[in-house]
Amino acid sequence: MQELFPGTQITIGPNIEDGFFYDIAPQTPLSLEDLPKIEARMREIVDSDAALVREEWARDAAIAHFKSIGEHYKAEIISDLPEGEPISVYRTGDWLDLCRGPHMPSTGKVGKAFKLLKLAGAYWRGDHTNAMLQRIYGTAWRTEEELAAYLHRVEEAEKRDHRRIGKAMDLFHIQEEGKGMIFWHPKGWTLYRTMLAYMRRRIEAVGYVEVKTPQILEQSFWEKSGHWEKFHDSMFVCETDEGEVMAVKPMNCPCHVQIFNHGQRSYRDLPIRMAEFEGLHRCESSGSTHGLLRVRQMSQDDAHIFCADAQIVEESKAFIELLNSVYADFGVELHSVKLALRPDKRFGTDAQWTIAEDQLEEAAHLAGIEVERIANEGAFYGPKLEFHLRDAIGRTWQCGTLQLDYVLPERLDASYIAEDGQKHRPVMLHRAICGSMERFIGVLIEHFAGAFPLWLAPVQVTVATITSDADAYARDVVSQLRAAGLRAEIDVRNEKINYKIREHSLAKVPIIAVVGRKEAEQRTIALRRLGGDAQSILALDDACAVLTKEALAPDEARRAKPDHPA
RNA sequence: GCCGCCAUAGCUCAGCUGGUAGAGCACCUGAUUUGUAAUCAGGGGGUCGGGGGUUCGAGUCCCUCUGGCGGCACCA
Repeated sequence: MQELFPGTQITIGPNIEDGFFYDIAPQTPLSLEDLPKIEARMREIVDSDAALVREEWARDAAIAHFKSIGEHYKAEIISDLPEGEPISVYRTGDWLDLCRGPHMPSTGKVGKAFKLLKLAGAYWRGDHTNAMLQRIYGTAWRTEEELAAYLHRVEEAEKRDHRRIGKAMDLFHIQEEGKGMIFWHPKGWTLYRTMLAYMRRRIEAVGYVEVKTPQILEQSFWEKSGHWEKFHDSMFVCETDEGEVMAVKPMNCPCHVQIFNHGQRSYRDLPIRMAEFEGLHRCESSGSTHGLLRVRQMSQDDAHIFCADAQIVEESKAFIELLNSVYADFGVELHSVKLALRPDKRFGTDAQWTIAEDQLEEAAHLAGIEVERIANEGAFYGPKLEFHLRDAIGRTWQCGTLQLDYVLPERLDASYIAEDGQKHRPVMLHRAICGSMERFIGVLIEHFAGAFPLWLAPVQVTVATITSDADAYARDVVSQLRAAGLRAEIDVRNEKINYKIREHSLAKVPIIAVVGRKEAEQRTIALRRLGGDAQSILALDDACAVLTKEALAPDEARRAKPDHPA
């Protein structure tokens, strides 16, 4: 780098999953065209098989050396190394690099199965108040074959991108005037509604109640809740002609406290599990929106559990079990669970935070879940358990969440009358399983690559005719399938059956029902399932019964079995 | 918000060093009535993301705005 682009400072360059990156500070910004030049020079260095020699330097000498050659970032790293830490410097020819090591004995050992992939910006030490460096991402493998296989994997994963599939399957779109705002098309909205219906059944079955609260409330309301102070940047604010300043709700929690506070609550009422699926708006920064996975307008499968201290662990455990069951029904696998600890910007006392963090961890343990503690990531009102899922290219996204909150009930003066006849504060558990429905659907689209299981598929059956002689019968078939509760469509276009099969297969319709003269005469249909080329011929009535049963959501299927109550 | 890249027909994309837009699919029309992953022929369709500039001339060069992509920061 420093030979090709004199004056470039180098900073850190760790290995990451499937490769590495290097953060550098060039004199003039690099562009994509520079990567091949760098790669070519890398290959020369590998060919030269130069020795990499470890040396230990004294702290002052190392700092002085790197400062003298203009490597201020390296000097800063050394200054911040703890006292007593050995300072290792690797020598390659007359080039010196600060690195903890270990290194291979010589550059030839690296091999040539590597590729520089992309340029990105990255703040020095991850702090946006620092200078922005340029980050070069690359991948490296033992053999050319492994490299090719990796590149192929990435290419395949990109085909599962929910934005690409969403367009191809006509599920949704986003347009310039509504950055981060989803226009759900009929098929996408069908999927959405199907998932909402499922979530409603699951929570109603375990004692939740559902409410609906206002979208826009006055500034004073958000001041009371604390959102105006801690969350103002992310709220959409508007003003009426009469001068009232209003903000669109970014969360339901303060609204739910209003319902809780309406009238007097008894300990006998607790826990109250209050759910809401209304839309939320968050003014996310311009660089952060991302298809369905990070939006500015969404709905959450949101609920707040108001309970007494003694109920926290039990409620938390029950929630985690529900979440596991829901994820299993959707066929997705948890990537990781994180316990996000107190952030700098927070309300509440340290004592409250400590109790809250410990309780969440205990509940996770009881539910048999390993958590990874991450500092400084909690919500301003409480710590949270974050349930992360992976997208097609391996990025992880927080979907489910469980947050323990002592702060909001206090700020908004929520109380109940306990056994002792005194007012007590309830605790709030903020919880969501899908998180944002938009995000969860995005993850699901990538997970299934658009080929949804029957119960989720926006179109479950397409009835395709072979000749126009079968049109009338095909209409009967569709009516009957629809009457049986199936999402069926008809294709009577003047096209060959091959054409129709191909098109509906590419559209990921799980079942194609082919009808020709024979079927019309015998009142049968020939079913062809996505991914197979076998067909089964069934009487129309039988087919309706079979498919209806097959299309049950997992929870409905469990309930339908007499010996297995849901 | 920051760094790099990108924006051409409904979709996917081509258009070399500036000479005034092209393919496939889709759509429409006609023919074909078809048995399990693309029937044939014809036709319509683009102020080349917006604005400004350089030039005799800009899809192509420059500036700027908007949006997208990959990261970083942020993420209740």
